[in-house]
Amino acid sequence: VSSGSRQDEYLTDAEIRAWGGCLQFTTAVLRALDAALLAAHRISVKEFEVLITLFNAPGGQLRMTELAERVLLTPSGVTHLVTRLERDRLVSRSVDEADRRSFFATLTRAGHRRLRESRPTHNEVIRAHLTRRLTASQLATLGALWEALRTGDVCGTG
Amino acid sequence: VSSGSRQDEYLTDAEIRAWGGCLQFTTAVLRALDAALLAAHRISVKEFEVLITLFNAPGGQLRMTELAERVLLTPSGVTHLVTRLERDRLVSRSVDEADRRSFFATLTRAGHRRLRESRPTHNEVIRAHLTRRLTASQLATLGALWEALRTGDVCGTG
DNA sequence: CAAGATTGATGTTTCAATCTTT
DNA sequence: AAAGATTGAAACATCAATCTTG
Repeated sequence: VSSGSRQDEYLTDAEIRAWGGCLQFTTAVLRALDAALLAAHRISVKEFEVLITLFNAPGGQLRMTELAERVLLTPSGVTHLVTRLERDRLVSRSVDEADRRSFFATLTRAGHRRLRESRPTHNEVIRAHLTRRLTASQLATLGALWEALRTGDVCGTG
Repeated sequence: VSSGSRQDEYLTDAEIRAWGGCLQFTTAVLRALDAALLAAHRISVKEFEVLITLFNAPGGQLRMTELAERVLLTPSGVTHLVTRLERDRLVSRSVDEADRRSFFATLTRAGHRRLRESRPTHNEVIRAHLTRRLTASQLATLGALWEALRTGDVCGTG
């Protein structure tokens, strides 16, 4: 039971800096996004993410499961969220006639409008927290690191 | 009202890669941490964060406000969380006699034990998701980027 | 029975209002 | 009045169980 090595017990300083920084930064940005979007456009980050994800999807619509994966929610989480968005008339549901088990979430005209209005607010927060604090090269490096983490590649810092 | 420039409307690809990757990675790791800690030690990530934060504090204790800042919760959020941890006997509360408005959260003996038990699980998830997927140099670069973001410095990619 | 989605209950976090101490 | 902390209510996400279609 007590076969703990020093490596099990303690993360290295490098690991702490990498993960701790990630957690702090992400949380701070999410809070700022939420506050800004809520104050200016009565919309949460998650709601914004749904709108923009649908906007970027072909035809402005996506199956619930697909949507859930892209906005990082569980199936039931996305059901509840879409229900709220439907209540606010920003999104509508419709059956997929090809496979009646599936439902599409579709961006309404009001949803398009709300997205257009809130997008500058969203982008400004990202720029204030990320873009303006890094050089173009650093920004690219950060993006490359996420790519490396996704694929599990081990390579230069390009 | 409609003075939106292209820059306001759309993030660049580099910005999307940097922020989107950050959000996805952080969410995935938090989910994995929560699942692993809950399954093996009946403790959530947030609870783990409180325990380790107290452990790293001088005397194993911290004022509620300080704790809230470090574990990224609002004051009331930390109050509720500490209440739960106190119910589970992992943490205890005590007044700061020097300033009776303040309360200390202190790691109990059981809290120390639970932390010791769960720490390897936590570290293993971090290593699986982060350390093993990057070179030492990439890991250091990532840490340096968070540091640059904190300070607002603009400099080389270190 | 499996896949897609939903439902209701549970647990957690936040906000606004409040209480106590300085 | 301000700082530290708490309270209760509301918002949100998750889980397990369920419903429907394939």
